[in-house]
Amino acid sequence: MAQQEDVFKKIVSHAKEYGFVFQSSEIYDGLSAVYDYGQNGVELKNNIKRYWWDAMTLLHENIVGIDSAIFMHPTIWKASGHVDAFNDPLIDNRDSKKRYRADVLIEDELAKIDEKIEKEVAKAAKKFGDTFDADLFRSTNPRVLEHKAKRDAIHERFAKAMNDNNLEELRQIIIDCEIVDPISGTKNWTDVRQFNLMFKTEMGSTADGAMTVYLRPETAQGIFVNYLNVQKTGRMRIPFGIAQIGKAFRNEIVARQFIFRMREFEQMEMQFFVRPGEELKWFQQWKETRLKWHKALGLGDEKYRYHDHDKLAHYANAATDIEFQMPFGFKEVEGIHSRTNFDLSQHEKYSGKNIKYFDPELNESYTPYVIETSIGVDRMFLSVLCSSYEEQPLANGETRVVLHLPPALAPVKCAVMPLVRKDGLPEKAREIVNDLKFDFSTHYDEKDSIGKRYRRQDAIGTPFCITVDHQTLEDNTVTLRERDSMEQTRVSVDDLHRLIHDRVSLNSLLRRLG
RNA sequence: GCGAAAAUAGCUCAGUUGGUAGAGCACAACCUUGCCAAGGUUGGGGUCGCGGGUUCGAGUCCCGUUUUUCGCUCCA
Repeated sequence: MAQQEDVFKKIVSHAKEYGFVFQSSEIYDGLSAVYDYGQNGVELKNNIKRYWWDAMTLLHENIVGIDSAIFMHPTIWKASGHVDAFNDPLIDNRDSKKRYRADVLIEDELAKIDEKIEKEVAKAAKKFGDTFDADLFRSTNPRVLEHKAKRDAIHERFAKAMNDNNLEELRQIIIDCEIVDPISGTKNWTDVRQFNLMFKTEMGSTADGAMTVYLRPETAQGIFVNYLNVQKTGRMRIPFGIAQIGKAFRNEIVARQFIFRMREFEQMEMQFFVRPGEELKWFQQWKETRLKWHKALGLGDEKYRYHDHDKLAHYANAATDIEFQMPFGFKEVEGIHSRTNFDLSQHEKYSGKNIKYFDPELNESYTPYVIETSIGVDRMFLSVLCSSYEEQPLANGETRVVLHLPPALAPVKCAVMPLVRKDGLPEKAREIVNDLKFDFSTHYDEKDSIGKRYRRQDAIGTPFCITVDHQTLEDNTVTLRERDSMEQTRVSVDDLHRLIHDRVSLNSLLRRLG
């Protein structure tokens, strides 16, 4: 494990050194858990997005894309449950270093008092036998009444504090109730703090007319609120899907592990609308389809596994993650959720609009069920980077650092280099670049020895290097060097386009998906 | 957010009890160079993360702060 983390450190350094990922605002000491993509990173990321987008929209005639705004009506987040679920009052115990939800601690305490009351009742029932009147006992027994009074008093304070969002009062209740940490057994509590996981800003330039809006914590809702627009204008019939790629924002309490968990991140989501009752069949199908998409990249089938959820979110009736083996363990890259009709029903309720789908085959209206596939672009990027990175020992005793990126995803497809910088070789190499550049991202490099130039391309994962030598001037052939095997073949300049295209095009990848 | 550790050139790091900021690689120019990180000459690049303090003097000691890593914690 320690060795694995060592490798991860090297990958992070490599990502910076070769222009893949930089920390945000680095010259101002950086901004926590925010990263920028560099000149090579943006190309790799764009290629990943293109692979996903084409796999969704080109290969499925019943899936179309949209691009919804990051700002949305704030009520959307009420309807989705994010306003409530993303606002927890938390408190830490200084001795055990554990964190708890303050409201849960108090609720547990209330439950404990209820238990005490029930114990009294049970004890009395045993004592008095058949003649025992539980209700009478509850309303008259002094010990029970004492418990009840205490319980009601706490409950009243608690309800008021929650309603007023009074964090000091919540802490005071915890202290007054003498609630102890179940692990350390102490009452050494910090202040109660509110953790708001949604970023807020204001829309409207005058203070009094401003409306609080949120930066979306997920892209899915932009699809749900538009599903009927797309269905009607695109004449879509269920089952159909809507795909979207876009930024989402979460004010994570702890954001770590490089680009694995960031505060600003990018999602690729597809919401698939199906008939009620057919959702689990489609869930199963998308589970398989999505894994196939991952495996087609050739990063290694053994690096993937499903992780089925036992504990489901409030909206889901089935959920699984596709996990990828990162240097720091198997981690979620994609989530596939059967979201039922929860979101659409909520939007119907909160908006007051009828957003039911009319099914012409069944001749009836219903709220569709939804299967969601949601993949983190940045996590996908990280999984590709980590599994491609290799420090490869060579026959001559040296080591080369090479990124075995899937050729279709590589930021640079080929590099053209004159063997020496004289005798007209640079000019000939430029000619070749000027032909290839219209179809492939092509580098030209004449600096340093040829070996060093190969290494530079290996480090950013360029699949092909084309070397121009004196023979090129005579018979118009070059050497084509392949990244992974380092093998060179002599080919005609006229064949370059075809040879490279066969290996680096997205098309070749998509065809594996059928 | 708590605890621990770290931060010196683009990268990897050295820097002695506190006494003039260094190396290798990388980068730029020129020369040399026929296929896997070759050699030579020259050059650019650092207020040692940031802000205070102690001191005649701080990269080094103290305090605060920011960022990163690890462990907890959280994770729709």
